[in-house]
Amino acid sequence: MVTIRDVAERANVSLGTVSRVLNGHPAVRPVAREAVGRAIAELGYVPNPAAQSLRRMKSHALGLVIPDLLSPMTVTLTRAVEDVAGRAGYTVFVADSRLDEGLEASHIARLLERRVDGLLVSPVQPIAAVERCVSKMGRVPTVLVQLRKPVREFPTAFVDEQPAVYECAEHLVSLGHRRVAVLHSGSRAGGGRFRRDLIRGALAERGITGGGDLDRSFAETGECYAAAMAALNGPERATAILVGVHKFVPPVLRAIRDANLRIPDDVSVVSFGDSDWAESISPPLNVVVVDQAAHAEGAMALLLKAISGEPLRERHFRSESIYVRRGSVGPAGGCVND
Amino acid sequence: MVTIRDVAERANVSLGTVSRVLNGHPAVRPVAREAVGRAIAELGYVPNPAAQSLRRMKSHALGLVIPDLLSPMTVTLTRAVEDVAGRAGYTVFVADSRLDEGLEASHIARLLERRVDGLLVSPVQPIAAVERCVSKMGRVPTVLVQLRKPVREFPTAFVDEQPAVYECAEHLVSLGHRRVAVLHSGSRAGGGRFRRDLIRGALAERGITGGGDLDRSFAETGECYAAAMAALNGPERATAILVGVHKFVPPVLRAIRDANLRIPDDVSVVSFGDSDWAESISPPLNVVVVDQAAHAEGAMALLLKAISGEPLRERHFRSESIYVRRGSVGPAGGCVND
DNA sequence: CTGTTAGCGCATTCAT
DNA sequence: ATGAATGCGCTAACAG
Repeated sequence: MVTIRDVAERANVSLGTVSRVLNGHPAVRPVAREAVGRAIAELGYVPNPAAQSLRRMKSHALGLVIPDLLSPMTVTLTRAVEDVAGRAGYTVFVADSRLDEGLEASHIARLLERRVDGLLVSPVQPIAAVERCVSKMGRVPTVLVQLRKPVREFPTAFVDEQPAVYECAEHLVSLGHRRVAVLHSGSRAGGGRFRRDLIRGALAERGITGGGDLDRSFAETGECYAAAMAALNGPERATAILVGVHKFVPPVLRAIRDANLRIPDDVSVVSFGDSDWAESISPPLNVVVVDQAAHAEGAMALLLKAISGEPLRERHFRSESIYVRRGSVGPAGGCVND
Repeated sequence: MVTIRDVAERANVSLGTVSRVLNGHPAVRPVAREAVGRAIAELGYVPNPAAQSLRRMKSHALGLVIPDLLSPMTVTLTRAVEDVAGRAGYTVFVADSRLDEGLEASHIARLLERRVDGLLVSPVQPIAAVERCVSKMGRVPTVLVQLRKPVREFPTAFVDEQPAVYECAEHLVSLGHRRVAVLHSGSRAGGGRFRRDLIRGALAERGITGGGDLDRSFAETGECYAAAMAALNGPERATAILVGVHKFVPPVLRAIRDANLRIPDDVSVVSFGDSDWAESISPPLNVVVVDQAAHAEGAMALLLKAISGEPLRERHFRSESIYVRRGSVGPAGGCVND
């Protein structure tokens, strides 16, 4: 292993000088700087990050805790975070909680032990629980992402879905839909009850009462399939289904297929979140989406500022989602029960 | 920050003793061991990984370089790797090359600079290029994964697709398919030409010559759509399409839709790789898949052994893929050109 | 069995 | 502008 010391000898300078050029310290004679540069190149010297971390008391690593790597939106977010972090000289540990609160907690603990300089969490647990995890070892700078609204305890990047949801509700109502099912996540990730309430509110303002049997939460694929089936059967079946978590669209499609129904003739479908699949199947799905890259950049800006110790002028970063019309929403006419 | 020294004082033992209990050294009096344990708990001591790394000259981190996080198979692999690695006391840096050779190279370089103890690479670059990257800084233990066949330069985990491909070919031929299009990745990841040749071989043994216009490679969504369109048009259009990369199934579906064709009446489809979507759309897709978790475990076993310095008795780990029949393959009768 | 000691590679302070 | 010296937190070798 070639160390800073080897470089120093090769360049006929002291160890301190090498360190200085490495860290861009101005007070170094150009001649020396150049000699060091040459020595580094010739020896193929690479700084030892463990030694740097130990000395600087900084790991130059960040932690990103996301709810589910199988969600394409999450992947987009992850990539954007890595890009921004990389440009700022950080590497990032990605931890996938798989929608499991306990796993999320243990991931946060592990990242804290690894002494990450900052944490980005898209929480599955209640905020208070996240707070407890993060505080366990003296509160590292932390930003919560993918929330639906800002919270008091942390700086956050949140997505305001109200405009998109209102537009979507308007669209459905104008096409005659009266019985709209809302299938939402049982976990906090993906909006959960908050998102359901937002949708219900938008619908209610347009005279659609609902909820009750039509609203169902679920935690995994099988439950989601059952929930969709339930909404699709019975005397007063739904004419439209809003799926609150993109990865659970497939079981909903399966339920519709198994119920011998067709999109959008018999039932309309809107997904929260998007993917190539949603855009490519027949018919392509209407979706409510947010620009995850912009979201990630906003969050990273907050985090980097927090790490640098600057007080945050704006504690929260707001994005807005949009409603994209494709081919999965049609008139409610197909339903004979109306 | 509470250090080993604080623990030592609190437990009235020396620094060395604390270190010993921490590392499970046997020669420690039970009384001392217990006192140290108590002190650790009371102080909430957590070892500093940077200091450990520096001293041990081991980072206890692994690097996993994968071609595309948007592929569900890759995510499954990633999760399995993290599980096994975690149990062995390693954390893993996941780097997504996004099917880009240059990005893969720079990721490998970054991981090497981070001084990972081992590397798992699902290569997009030619093997020789990977070899060059990895050798740049004195060859860290490296295992190549998701290959189609073992290579000389590295220990590998590979997937033998021959049995599944032969079964699939048999299925298609028995249903009267004569014009089969093979859409494969232009990059090495996902099989590329190797997979195409395997398929062509299987088909040829059953008397189906082909290739030529019917075989097309692509690097991104738009190209794949065009390739599918081309196969679907013309006087002698394909009656079956094999899609070599799962994430590129959506554009193929779009092309089929845009060509006003139906699956499986007009055209049969088989995908390499699987997902909830493939299983849930109408009709559900036939697929060729491999158990990624088992694959990952095999690869990790090789890597951990290599890291420990043991000579590898078996340098390669073999998995076998299977052909899953669902609803996307039917008789070739729908094609009037036959 | 346990205390003491010597670095691991580097950034930084203090002289010069 | 630069060399020398110090110590970050920890492990391992050595001497008791």
